[in-house]
Amino acid sequence: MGGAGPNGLPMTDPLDHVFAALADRTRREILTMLLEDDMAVTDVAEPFEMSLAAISKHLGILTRAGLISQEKRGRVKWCKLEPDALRDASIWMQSFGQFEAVNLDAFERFLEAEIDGPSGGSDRAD
Amino acid sequence: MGGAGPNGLPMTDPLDHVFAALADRTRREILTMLLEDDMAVTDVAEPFEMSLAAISKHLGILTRAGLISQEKRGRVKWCKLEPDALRDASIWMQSFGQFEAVNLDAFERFLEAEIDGPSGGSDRAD
DNA sequence: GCCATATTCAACCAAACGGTTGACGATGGG
DNA sequence: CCCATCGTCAACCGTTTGGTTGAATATGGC
Repeated sequence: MGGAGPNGLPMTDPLDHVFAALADRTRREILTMLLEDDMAVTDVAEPFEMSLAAISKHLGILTRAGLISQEKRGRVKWCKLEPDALRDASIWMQSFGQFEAVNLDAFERFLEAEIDGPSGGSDRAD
Repeated sequence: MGGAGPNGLPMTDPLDHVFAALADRTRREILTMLLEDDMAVTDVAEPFEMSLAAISKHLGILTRAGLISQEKRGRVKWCKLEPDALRDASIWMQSFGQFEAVNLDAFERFLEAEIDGPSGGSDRAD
């Protein structure tokens, strides 16, 4: 698969794709939209002022990075957030993580409260 | 440079620079090296198989992203890791890692409290 | 003062990026 | 069957990226 560089390390790290995908505001906004719900390509494109083809390319980049998945049902292609790839990148970043400022314990407590809490949560429109 | 887009949002988010800087294996390796110790430019360049000028450019990109700082002492320029910029990106990513269909308003309140809170606000060294 | 060292600058290059447009293949509805 | 809709493909364009080289600019040692 991936060729190996002189160090024995792969020449293209999956992190390359993840971070490169995140380095664009449009794509980050798309991810934020998909956080709320799965969406069709056309609906993803709607709020943006660029062509459908451009959004299609962005979605391809996000897919290649593993940040989303796309499933075609009928003539509609549904886009779905895939948080696992982000988790890998997040883990990489935490190795730098002095993170004095952010209290990760508090963050985890917050997450648990949110997920267990308010409305039992997942009412996805499938 | 920082014009405003049609949404009133800035056209170039600081996160653009951070993620773009991280999207290159060489730069990630440089950050890893700096994790252990501050280093001079020449020493940073030594293990790589590219020119010193190329490394100098990479360091410029990392500096522009706020991921490192450079201080010239004598004729040597010392490079130092700046974890704060990474913290912001990490916080952004965490919103995707663990959330399913969670209350984003509460998440934003959490972030504001965390960022404004513990150390009297974000004092970025630009 | 002179020379070696440390780092950047400037010009150049190929490749990738982000966007456009227009044509094209699927698919589903009346 | 016909046609509108969904989405991608292909070609093109200007800009950015990641690298090279060679010259230039500090700075420090002797």
